[in-house]
Amino acid sequence: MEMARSHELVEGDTLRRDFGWALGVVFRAYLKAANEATGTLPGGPRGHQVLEASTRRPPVSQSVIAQEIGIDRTVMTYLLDDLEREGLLTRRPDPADRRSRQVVATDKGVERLEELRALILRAQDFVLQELDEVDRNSLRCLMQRSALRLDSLDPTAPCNVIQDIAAADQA
Amino acid sequence: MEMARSHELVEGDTLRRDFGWALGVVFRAYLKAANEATGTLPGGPRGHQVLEASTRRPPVSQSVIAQEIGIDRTVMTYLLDDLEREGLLTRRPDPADRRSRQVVATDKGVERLEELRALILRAQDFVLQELDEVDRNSLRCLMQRSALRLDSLDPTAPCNVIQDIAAADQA
DNA sequence: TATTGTTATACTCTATAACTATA
DNA sequence: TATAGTTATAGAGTATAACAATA
Repeated sequence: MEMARSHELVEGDTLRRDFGWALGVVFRAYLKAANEATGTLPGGPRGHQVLEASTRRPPVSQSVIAQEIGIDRTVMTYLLDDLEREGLLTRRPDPADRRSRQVVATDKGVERLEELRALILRAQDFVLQELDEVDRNSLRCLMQRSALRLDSLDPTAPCNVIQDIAAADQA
Repeated sequence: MEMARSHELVEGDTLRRDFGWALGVVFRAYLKAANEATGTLPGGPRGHQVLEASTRRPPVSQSVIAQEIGIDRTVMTYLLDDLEREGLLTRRPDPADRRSRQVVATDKGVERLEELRALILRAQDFVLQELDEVDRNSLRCLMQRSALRLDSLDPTAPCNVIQDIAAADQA
């Protein structure tokens, strides 16, 4: 029989004061809950995000979606194959650039997405169960603002964590 | 030449309104920045979290740390081997239970941890660069409260995302 | 020459199972 | 019988490189 961990911090508990730790715990809990929520959907939570992206107007390309949800374009190929096989979306050539293919949800895909959203919201409530409605909205808003900023950065650029330290030491 | 993504949401941009999407973006950005910050440390950000845990008093066991940072105990073995080989921590038998081993940071490990913390804070600043100091503290606090709650739950239990829906539909 | 999407391959990471020693 | 830690193996997931079509 193991003792349950306390919700409270104890003196010297530096791990659980770390933001990176909290982020990891919340992220893994979301993955677990969202995996339950998405059930048999190809790609699970990742498939849900692709479906969300495939309803955007004007339509976006495979590589844009891949970059936005943080996967490689080679992985996107297989994921779209699976979702297309289920009839949830289609790939169609971009009239403006024939190398590119636009990802568009089918009617069936939109229907499935409606159902998924209700379940995904449940998963989010599970993750944020500690917070009341006001705090949940604050957290969602702050996370979204942070994410939108990060999403707009050059994905190939380094974060300059080391460089900043060196510069700060010189000053 | 590709157009940079806007920080602003557009009509129908349902993906970037999703909390799961924001969580993923922030988490991946943290991993990227923390990887830069931890440099040659075995295990990278994960190694940092083990070091944080290995300063706790009273000392904790390998399996407790593994559960807390979300990795398998079999992975923990290799990670501790690497950190111990660098002289950053030691494993010693728990006098109260000779099956268990306590993980304790060495003086060298504590020193290294001090340096790491400054760099890790830079990584966190990178991730939260969009927010001012007040909002950063709000976000950190809300995330920590959520994480402490989730950390106290039974890790083998399901999230009951589906069950809750069925119950709600009946009501 | 650079980019999109595809495919095949190689690699890394993770999960599973088996084993020892303790409880 | 159950648990902590270790080890070896298998599987899943990911990254790399090469290719065809297009810009």
